[in-house]
Amino acid sequence: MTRTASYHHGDLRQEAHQLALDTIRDQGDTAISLRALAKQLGVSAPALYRHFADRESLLAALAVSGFEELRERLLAVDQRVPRRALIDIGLVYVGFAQDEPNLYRLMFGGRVLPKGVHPKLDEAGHGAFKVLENTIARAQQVGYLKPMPVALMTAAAWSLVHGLAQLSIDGHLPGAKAEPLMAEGVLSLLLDGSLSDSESTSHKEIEQ
Amino acid sequence: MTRTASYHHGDLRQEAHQLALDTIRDQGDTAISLRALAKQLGVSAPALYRHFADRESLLAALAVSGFEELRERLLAVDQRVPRRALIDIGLVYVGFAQDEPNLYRLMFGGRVLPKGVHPKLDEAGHGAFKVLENTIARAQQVGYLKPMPVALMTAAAWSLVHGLAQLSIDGHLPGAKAEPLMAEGVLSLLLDGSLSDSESTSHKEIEQ
DNA sequence: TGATTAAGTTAACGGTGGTAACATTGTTAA
DNA sequence: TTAACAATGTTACCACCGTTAACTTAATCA
Repeated sequence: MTRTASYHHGDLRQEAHQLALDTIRDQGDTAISLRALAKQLGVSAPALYRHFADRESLLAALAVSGFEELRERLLAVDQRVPRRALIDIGLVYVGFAQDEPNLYRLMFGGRVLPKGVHPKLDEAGHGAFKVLENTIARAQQVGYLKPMPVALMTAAAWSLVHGLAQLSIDGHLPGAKAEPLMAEGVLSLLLDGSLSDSESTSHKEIEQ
Repeated sequence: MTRTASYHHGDLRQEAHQLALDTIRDQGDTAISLRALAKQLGVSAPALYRHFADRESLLAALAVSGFEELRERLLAVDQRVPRRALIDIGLVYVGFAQDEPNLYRLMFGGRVLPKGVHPKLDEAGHGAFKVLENTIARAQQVGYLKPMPVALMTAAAWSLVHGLAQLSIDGHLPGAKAEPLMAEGVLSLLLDGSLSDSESTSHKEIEQ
């Protein structure tokens, strides 16, 4: 902490990480330049290369931070009542994206994560994903959800919240004001279905 | 077509657009540089600025092309049977993303479309969206879907297919081989719901 | 203490988006 | 027909970027 204004910086890696995180938060990833970061940190640009292989690795590290925070938020959801747990975890997910749109875009923009390039990133992403999956598995175990492959329901749930998140932060959902309500309604649809009563009465899976 | 090798190029705007489209298709938007494009077109870089205000405007024009093709594909879906129309339009949507992952990412990466910057882009996006909305409205009119705000169901459907598309092209859906089946199953869940029979028998919307 | 290593430095390369000032061509009106 | 004008090219340049190479300083450890 006590910057001695000497040759060695002391904690460059973490300070760069933090500054980059702040920058990305309110300006997006395109605004991040290693040279600019270095200047703000009072250090030469190549110094950063001692701590990050390249620009993309830095961005990947930031994305990891994002996934970690997302995971923590998801873990904080009350799991006692299956329906509320499922709805709430969706709302928390979308809420994270709305709170940190630029970070969220970095995490899922497909710009950093061709999967396999940065193992730590894959791991962090999987960690967040796992929380969602566990919630679903639990709901199914107590008989709240239909018997079906967990992977199927997880894919559906993740797709829905991810799509909702992305469309929301890009301003593509009309009711900007009523969005929390909208989100809850959308999530409910995945649980309750959207067919009219006359179509869904009893089990009419085979209709041909 | 007959390049006269003269000072004026003749059709630079369209040729640049096409070349950029091809480039983005198999290399992604980061691979697009105005200078490189100009070189390939046998023209100086600033010449392109006669036809595109800046790099972002070019990308926006490409995204417009993407939305137009997406719209055409969606329009080709058979609308006669509500359930199949709804499922198929979802499959076509996801199929487009899988066929053109880089173009899709450009269209929805949030990189070009802060909405309002490029009106033509907003318009093209809305055009594609409208097809989905119409399909849903029609299904509801014939009594296939629950009575509810069309905007709600549209948001749900769009979120679901968009999320599915994005997760699919980023390789986040496990069963890469069984993905068409997976997609159909996921889409069905939004229609039929995911609650177990004991939870969904009759109308138990109020459970407290 | 002296050698090794970690973590900085300056200098430089090639590439980028973008602007300014100028040149050429096609078009249009006197 | 030609003179003016607008459209569409050109070269020269700017500031910035990511990145590497070669060198310097400081900390660590045998």
